[in-house]
Amino acid sequence: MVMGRPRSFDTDKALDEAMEVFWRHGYDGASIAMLTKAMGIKPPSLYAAFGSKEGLLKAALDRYAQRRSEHMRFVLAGATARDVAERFLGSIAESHTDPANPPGCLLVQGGLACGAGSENIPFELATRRAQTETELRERFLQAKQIGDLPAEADPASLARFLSTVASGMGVLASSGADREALREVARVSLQAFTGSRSP
Amino acid sequence: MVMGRPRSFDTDKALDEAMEVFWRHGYDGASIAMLTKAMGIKPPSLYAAFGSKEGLLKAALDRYAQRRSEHMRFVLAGATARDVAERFLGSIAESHTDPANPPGCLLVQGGLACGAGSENIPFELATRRAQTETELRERFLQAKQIGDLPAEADPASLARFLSTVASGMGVLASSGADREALREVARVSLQAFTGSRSP
DNA sequence: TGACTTATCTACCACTCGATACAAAAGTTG
DNA sequence: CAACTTTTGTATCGAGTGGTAGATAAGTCA
Repeated sequence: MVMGRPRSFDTDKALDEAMEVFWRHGYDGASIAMLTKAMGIKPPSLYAAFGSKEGLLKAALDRYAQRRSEHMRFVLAGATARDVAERFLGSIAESHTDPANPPGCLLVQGGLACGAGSENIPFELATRRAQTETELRERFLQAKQIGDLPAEADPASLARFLSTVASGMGVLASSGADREALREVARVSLQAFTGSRSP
Repeated sequence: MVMGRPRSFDTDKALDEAMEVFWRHGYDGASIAMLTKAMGIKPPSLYAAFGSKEGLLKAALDRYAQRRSEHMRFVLAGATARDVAERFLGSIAESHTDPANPPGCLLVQGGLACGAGSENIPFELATRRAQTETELRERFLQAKQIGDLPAEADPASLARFLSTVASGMGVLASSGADREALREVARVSLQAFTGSRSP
């Protein structure tokens, strides 16, 4: 079999650049011109590799999920439900204010509302946000069965609460809030788990 | 003085339609064609009345703030800090799932990230979101002085927490969550105030 | 080397974007 | 009525949109 001319750019490297553009400008706000410039390639190369603008976003989202899955492995390894919650919100506070990335969360910044022809983008992002909530819910369900969470606790509610706070922290970070501000939000949020007031 | 030809459309009515378009599609996703069609006017009328697309958004945001100010008056009139928090999150759960409007919050949906030429839109929305947080903070400061909140409580943190949860609820609602889901998030969030676990 | 396959580049497609020039229309004021 | 002022609709502006056709370059395999 013949191989043909090899690709002259690093797909993952290009995806990282595209991810940053989507992150900073949203799906609608990211033009092909911006993306190709950041990726260091021309439009035909982009379309040959990713099919369409939407295909490029999905590839970038896959890469984003891959990154975050490492964090989530650490989060879900917390000893108790309270530990898991603390690790989760802590990692969100860190990652959403990581100077190596645009502020906030790609799954929120990417586009909650889009224009004509991009109607399925918000759904795509929502589906991926829901993934994290599911992981937390299953972890809390397990904690409840073990007895780590009281019988009256609702794993689904707790997971949705944490996921919602994480989205809110994404919005907060996108407007320039610093890491300490997000940490404070995390601290207050954790009182829903501890049942004690802040010191 | 001469009056000239009178405007043939109702400005507030047109603003309500424009608000809905911005709400549903975001600033970048809302085209002039979509806006003028929804408003029932032609581009020259839009530009004569509002100056620019950004001017139209600001006018719509003013009208949005006007609507919400009534809710906030009720919220801030709560007897205790806990009452205020409960009223706040409750009103958010209602308004963000009001079938009369697009789901979520205009100040979040409107645009967290925008394209070239719209860089100041996210800042504009963030400024208006911060307004609500300030109102809550001042109300909690007052509660602390009265002794309604303990001396160790941090009004700024509590206000930021509630504001963040509200933004998160906006994201949640935008992805199709129903009113009951938002109410549950509110219920869990309130435990940060009560210091008791959920039943 | 030369056939074959794939990637890349230049140039461009039809279309939509936000915004406007211009003239006709509709009202007030003398 | 006529003079004046502002709004309205048509028609369009230049720039930018996502996406692609066709030629050329760069590699592998015989």
